Amino acid sequence: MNPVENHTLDHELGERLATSGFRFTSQRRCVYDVLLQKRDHPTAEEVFQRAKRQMPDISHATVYNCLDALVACGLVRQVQLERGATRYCPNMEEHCHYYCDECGAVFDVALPPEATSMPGPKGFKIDHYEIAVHGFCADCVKKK
Amino acid sequence: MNPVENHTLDHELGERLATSGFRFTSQRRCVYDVLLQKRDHPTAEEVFQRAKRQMPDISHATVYNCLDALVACGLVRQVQLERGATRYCPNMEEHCHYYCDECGAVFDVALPPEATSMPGPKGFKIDHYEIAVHGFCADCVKKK
DNA sequence: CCCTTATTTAGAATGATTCCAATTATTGAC
DNA sequence: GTCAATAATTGGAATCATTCTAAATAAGGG
Repeated sequence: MNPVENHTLDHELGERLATSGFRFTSQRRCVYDVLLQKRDHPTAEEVFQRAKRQMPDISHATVYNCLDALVACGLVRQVQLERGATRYCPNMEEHCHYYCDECGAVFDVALPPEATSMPGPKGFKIDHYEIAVHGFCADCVKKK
Repeated sequence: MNPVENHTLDHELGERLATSGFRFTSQRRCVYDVLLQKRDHPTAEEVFQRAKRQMPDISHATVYNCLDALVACGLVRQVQLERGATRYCPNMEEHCHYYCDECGAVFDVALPPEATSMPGPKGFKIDHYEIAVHGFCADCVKKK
């Protein structure tokens, strides 16, 4: 990533954080960078491990704090796919997750707009959809 | 519930367990009963508390074992709505969960068949869908 | 009724997340 | 730029959720 892009990203990240009442910190930039660099839906622990490579003193609690801030300001989504650790996803476009119950692989698939148009409980104010499709990926189907 | 219904349910539960290679036990019946009695998407801990009222010696590990067996034989669904404890749902019809991020209430809503018809990754074998709609329930909208 | 083997049990162990109190860093006002 | 106010970070302890373990018990087929 070149310096100009970097600077632009920092600026946008700062704005997003600020409008939700959060401060811009180097840790939050680092955590957001980690998520953008490898979009494989890492757990908080995995984010922590990767962030430590760039920022050796970052702590566990800070990673959770940063992830929560990024979720709260709409830059990152929390993804719950199985019992156990939550995963994080910086793709904010409408999409669903195909999840391989065998190997744990996750595939983002764009959502057709009509997929999210069911009538809900009366008065319910929708914030967002979380659509997970469970099954077996092509590789794991072959192996059986 | 009258004895005849009870007996029928036991029989069906036994068959379902057997066809997946599980044995019928009083603990599994108890856990399944608990889920059927109050369909509020309890966590494993809540199931444990309720099951203990009917079966004081049932253990934590057994509740997890029973829930896993019921999920494996297709009588119960696991539902992941937020960071933290997994919830359990005995409604096996195609439906999605409207989840109030404020108060934690969960509403089952039947799915129109066209909602689950998106093209997925090549070769992916779909097992089932988990659709969660996050937002605020009518009550919580009013309170603000 | 006996045998085999799955299941249950209590408690320890692990994993994921949150809490805490002290320190540090960011931001806005001057 | 300096200062004060306060949000964020830190490391570690604490808590919550789940899994593991080894011994005791119970199902189900023959």
